[in-house]
Amino acid sequence: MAVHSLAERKLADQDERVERCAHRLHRLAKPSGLDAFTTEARTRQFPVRTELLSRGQGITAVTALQSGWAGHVELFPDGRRQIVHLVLPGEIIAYPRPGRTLARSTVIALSPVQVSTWQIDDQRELAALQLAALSTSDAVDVECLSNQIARIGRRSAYERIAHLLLEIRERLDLAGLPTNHGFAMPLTQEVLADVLGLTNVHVNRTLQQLRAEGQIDFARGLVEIRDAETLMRVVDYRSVIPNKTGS
Amino acid sequence: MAVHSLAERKLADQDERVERCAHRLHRLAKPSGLDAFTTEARTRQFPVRTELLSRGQGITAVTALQSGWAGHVELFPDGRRQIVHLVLPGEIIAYPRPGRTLARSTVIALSPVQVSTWQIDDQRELAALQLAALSTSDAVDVECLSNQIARIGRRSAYERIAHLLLEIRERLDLAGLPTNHGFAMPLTQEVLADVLGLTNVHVNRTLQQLRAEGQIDFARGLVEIRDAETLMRVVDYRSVIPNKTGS
DNA sequence: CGCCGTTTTGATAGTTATCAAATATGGTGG
DNA sequence: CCACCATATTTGATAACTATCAAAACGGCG
Repeated sequence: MAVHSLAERKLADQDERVERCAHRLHRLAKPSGLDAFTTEARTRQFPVRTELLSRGQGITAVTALQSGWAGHVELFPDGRRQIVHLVLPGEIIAYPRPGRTLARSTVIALSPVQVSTWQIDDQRELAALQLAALSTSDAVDVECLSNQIARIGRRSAYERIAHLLLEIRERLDLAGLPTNHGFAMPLTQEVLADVLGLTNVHVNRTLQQLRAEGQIDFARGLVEIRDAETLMRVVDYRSVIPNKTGS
Repeated sequence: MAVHSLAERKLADQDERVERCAHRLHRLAKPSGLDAFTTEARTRQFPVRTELLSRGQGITAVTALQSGWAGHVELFPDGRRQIVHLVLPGEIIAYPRPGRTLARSTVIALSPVQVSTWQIDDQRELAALQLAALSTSDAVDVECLSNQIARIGRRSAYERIAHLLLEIRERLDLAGLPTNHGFAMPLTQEVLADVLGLTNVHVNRTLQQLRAEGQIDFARGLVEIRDAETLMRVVDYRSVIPNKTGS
């Protein structure tokens, strides 16, 4: 129970911080001289498993994740599913692009979430915003997708998990959330499995191995990577941040 | 030998067609009112295995693949490699983006290639171009990456191969190359394996199975999908073309 | 004809999935 | 505060899939 409330506090802490630095969108917009961008945001809450965006649905607003975790998911007719891309607090879920206003994938809440939307009607403003904040978001996304492919395609279960945790850590960092003393990860092992292309059983066993080896500390939604530098070397992790080739 | 020259002819045919419809860049630019875009292209040839772009290298020009196949590749210290993204004739290899001028990944020629570059110095022209042609290219890329993740993450070797072939077929189609009676695919089974996250041996065996079942006809660099519609249903294939939710 | 890279085959090992059940956990209402 | 529920984690036994290693067959090319 003590441990549990720690995770809770950690999560709340994260939320607060994302809140505090206004929003990632603003953080990114500012250095690009987009201070003028002040459209009012609308923020709503959704419980876990809510479909935040449906494939084929029209996208009319810039949509970002204030708190909680979400994921772009691919569903197979036979029940298999692959979480193609995780969306972390402070990251963009989707935004309208010229010529592609329909959502290409379904996004679901992997934990209770808070979603903000900005209705931007002025096309010029949207274009400016895209060039500034959103294109960076795109870049990180593409980087994450590439990472994900190399991870699933050529890494062992052990490496996949370690590598993913390192990436999550870096992305939370990027959003301004502190990760030095562990971070909250509100994903079940089953969800983790759907991200990594493994089964929940195998994720469980591999996680145990990582724990046994002292690489990570993972329980009750709290993750701590013992020696990130070393682990990064072990699984050949490269930064996902644009214009950083990653050592 | 007769069969061989057929593949050769097929490839040549493809090249000619890409050439003929000017270039994909122009094809995409035109409907967007970018006819004015007439910067001179510089085209060069490279043998197979050439590194067309190196991670960390500066990107100064819009670079596209005129003919031949290339791939974004991720190399592991221990020799493993993953081809993250295939680049087909008529597709964009890379282009300079505001704030991200360094190549995030290495691109190599998977067959002899012809590469065109457009040096675009006017920032405004580049921005317009991006909004028009390049953003579509980006959209398809992201779609392909997502496809690739679901493919590698949750599909069997059999499904992966079939699914990839269907995607390649669609992308060649998109570039204006005819695929009704098969298409040339200048990839060795080993390269295919590095795309699909499998071993060359397993690719070989699975390919044999697909042939035995009459699903595909694959030999000497020529691929023919017998009944694409059916196969698409079997492996749950969805279009990678923007604003087409794919049934 | 002989060389070299690619495809194919065989035998075997290793990793990951599957299925089923037991245990633990957090939340809830009495 | 406890019993109970639903969900999540863990364990065990076994099967399936894919990798590994080595060698043979094939095909194009000089």
